[in-house]
Amino acid sequence: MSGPFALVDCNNFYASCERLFQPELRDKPVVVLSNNDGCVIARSNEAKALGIEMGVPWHLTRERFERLGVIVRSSNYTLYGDMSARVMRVLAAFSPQFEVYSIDEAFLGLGGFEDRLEHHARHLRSTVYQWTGIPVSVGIAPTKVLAKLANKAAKKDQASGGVRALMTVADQEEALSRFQLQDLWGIAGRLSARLQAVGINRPLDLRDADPRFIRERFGVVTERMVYELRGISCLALDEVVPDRKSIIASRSFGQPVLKLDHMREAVVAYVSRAAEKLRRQRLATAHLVVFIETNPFKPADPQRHVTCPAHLPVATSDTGRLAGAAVLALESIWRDGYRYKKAGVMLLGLVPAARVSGGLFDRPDTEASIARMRAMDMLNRRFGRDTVALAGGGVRRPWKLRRERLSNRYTTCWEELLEVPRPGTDVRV
DNA sequence: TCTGGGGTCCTAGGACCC
DNA sequence: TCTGGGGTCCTAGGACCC
Repeated sequence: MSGPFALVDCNNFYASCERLFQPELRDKPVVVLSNNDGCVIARSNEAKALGIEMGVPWHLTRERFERLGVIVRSSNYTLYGDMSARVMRVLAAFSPQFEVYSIDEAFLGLGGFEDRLEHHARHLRSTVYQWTGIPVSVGIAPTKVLAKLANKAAKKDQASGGVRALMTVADQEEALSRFQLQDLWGIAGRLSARLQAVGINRPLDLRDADPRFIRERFGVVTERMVYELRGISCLALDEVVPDRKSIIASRSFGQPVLKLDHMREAVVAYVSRAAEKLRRQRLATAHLVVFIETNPFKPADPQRHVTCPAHLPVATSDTGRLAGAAVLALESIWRDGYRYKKAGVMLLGLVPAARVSGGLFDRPDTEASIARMRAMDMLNRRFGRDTVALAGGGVRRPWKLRRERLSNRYTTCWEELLEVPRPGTDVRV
């Protein structure tokens, strides 16, 4: 984990992609909306200058946007994925140490370029723009956390020309003093509130805090932040792309879903999308979770938020088999009388498909896990879903569940199930 | 009626990221 | 009427086994 590192970040990535093929959008305020045109997920500089916030719901701001002459686009993820791949190919040529961090960001290891860091970065920047049309900013520093901050500084400061290096302690302190805690990579609202409660109000306070104290109170992740801010690298470049651990397909509905039939169709569609991703990555699974949710923005409506796991006897990437299991799971948790606003399917326990086709389980715990799930299914069938079998094969009664789960989002679900027990339910196992 | 300690697995939830 | 979708890591705690 030797620095220095560069963080290359595409400017306003989705908005920049939209502009590429519609030059008339140049120099205009442009925003890109999420699925269902729900809320703003990207803004051009001109749109930012108009004070348009990230994440604002479009239906609340539509009139204002029209008044301001803001150009609005629905999102086109295929285009963004394609442009991302092009940018990454160019970046990879600028360093042998290279990590794709997100759709629009990459870390580069710049060991060996110490004598010409900024020059190299400016060359990179102009090359990416020339070959792809996407403007990028580059932050350079001895650690990843500082490189992220350097990147922010490059974007904020017009005079930087899109490149900022924080290689000296003096430069680091100058930059750190200009930002807030929440501007640091890995620190958001909750953590910064807790840090401020113990007197750590600014990035420099965190850098100078006692690492042991931080570890005790805030965990190992925040402790690493302290070292990273001091220029001691704790976060290595992840050059090997690790295997996926889960795959999600989910959507919010434009209109609430009231009927099981409609929900079934939606769930099958999600499984189909998720299974496609699964096959593309040559993976398979025997374990999935279905979830359905009501609209949390309408607290006056009855709320329900339920998940249900489903297990197959062998890992597969076959849409039909996965969909069959998912639909059974859905039916077991379905209740009429709610306005469901969101649903989805999560595939877990992913294993390499090749080994599955040979009839082998990749994970030694898979068989035991399936045996437990079978027992749980049996219990659920016999006693209704009020009885829940947990890891290790134990069985708990719902009153216990209820007592333990006050204060989290599943409370409602379980309490409702308790209030309206199914006929024949017997929880005295 | 009282009643151990250590290890492991699993689930759920919190917090964060883009 | 209308508020994204897709991920990761860490931790706490229950339950099992020996």
